[in-house]
Amino acid sequence: MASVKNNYQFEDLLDKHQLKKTAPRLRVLSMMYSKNTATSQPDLESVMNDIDRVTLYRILNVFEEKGIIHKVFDLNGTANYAVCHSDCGANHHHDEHLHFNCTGCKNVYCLNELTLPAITLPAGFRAEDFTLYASGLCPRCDKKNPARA
Amino acid sequence: MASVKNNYQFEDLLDKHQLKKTAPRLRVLSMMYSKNTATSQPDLESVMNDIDRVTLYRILNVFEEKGIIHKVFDLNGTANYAVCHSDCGANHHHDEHLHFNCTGCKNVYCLNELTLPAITLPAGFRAEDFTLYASGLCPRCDKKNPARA
DNA sequence: TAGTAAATGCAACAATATTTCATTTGTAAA
DNA sequence: TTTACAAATGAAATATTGTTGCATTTACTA
Ligand SMILES: [Mn+2]
Ligand SMILES: [Mn+2]
Ligand SMILES: [Zn+2]
Ligand SMILES: [Zn+2]
Repeated sequence: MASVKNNYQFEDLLDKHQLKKTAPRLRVLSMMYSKNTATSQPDLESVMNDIDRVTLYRILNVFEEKGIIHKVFDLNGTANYAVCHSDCGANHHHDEHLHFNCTGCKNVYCLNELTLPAITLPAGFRAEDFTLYASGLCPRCDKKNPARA
Repeated sequence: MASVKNNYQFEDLLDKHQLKKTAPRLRVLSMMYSKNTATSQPDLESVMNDIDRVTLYRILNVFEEKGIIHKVFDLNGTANYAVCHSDCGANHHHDEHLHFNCTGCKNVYCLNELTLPAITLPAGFRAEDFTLYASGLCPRCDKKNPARA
């Protein structure tokens, strides 16, 4: 999980990226940094229902451009957003980690600690980025699963 | 690529899955089996523009349920559909291959020949399925790329 | 404390996907 | 071959997700 931050640190973060410190932006940062999973666009929209939908989209887009968060689609094609862990910057994302999609709680986990093994592509293909997806049960849901081995 | 098939083989395929042999279904099969890349929902819709949109969605859904095709989301979150290569059946997909998203031609390639290396998940996570995504340039687009190393 | 660029809010629109129901069609049985 | 029925399609309405244009407000600078 991204380390929990306080409001002053969020303001510094916005400063660092030359973004104005506004209430909607601080609330989005606060919500996303307080979780250890990605947040879906529908969830964001319902929690932030007093912020205009368009504003929310613009905040998410600018945060993604700046390298503060990254977007990941879950198994249903729904957009999810998560805090960037490492050295992501404007136009320089390095989010080559595993995204675990729990079929129980539907949460998307960014497993940053897991390094991807080297992949050899068929001749001719030149890859720039990799992302590994897995689906199954997260620790919490696996414990609750009655039919487990 | 899935082996090219003729119309009689498509009819047999529908028979095998207890699906009625209708013109829209045969056209979708014919289109998808003739390509070595996935087909996006917008592409399908524009090519099959005389088939009702809802019918198209229903055909794609039932083909996916039967294990004839699988759905994959590209970098933009757009749904793409590709023929299943191996032993997929109703409720039993085994499409654990690499999906290569070309940033040039935007095509999605199913690289079935590439076997995924074993992945060890953090303790507690129980994975059922894996999918690896890569983005970059496909052989065709890489050849056309002037700025290549 | 102004002045200004940035950010927000709102309305309209576009694209994707689902639900409901009437009509048509493929298939199996008579 | 004809009939009967379930399956499949078509059409309209609705829902969800995302974008564009423009007026208004706000945060920061000077
Ligand atoms: Mn992630
Ligand atoms: Mn595939
Ligand atoms: Zn879970
Ligand atoms: Zn290409």
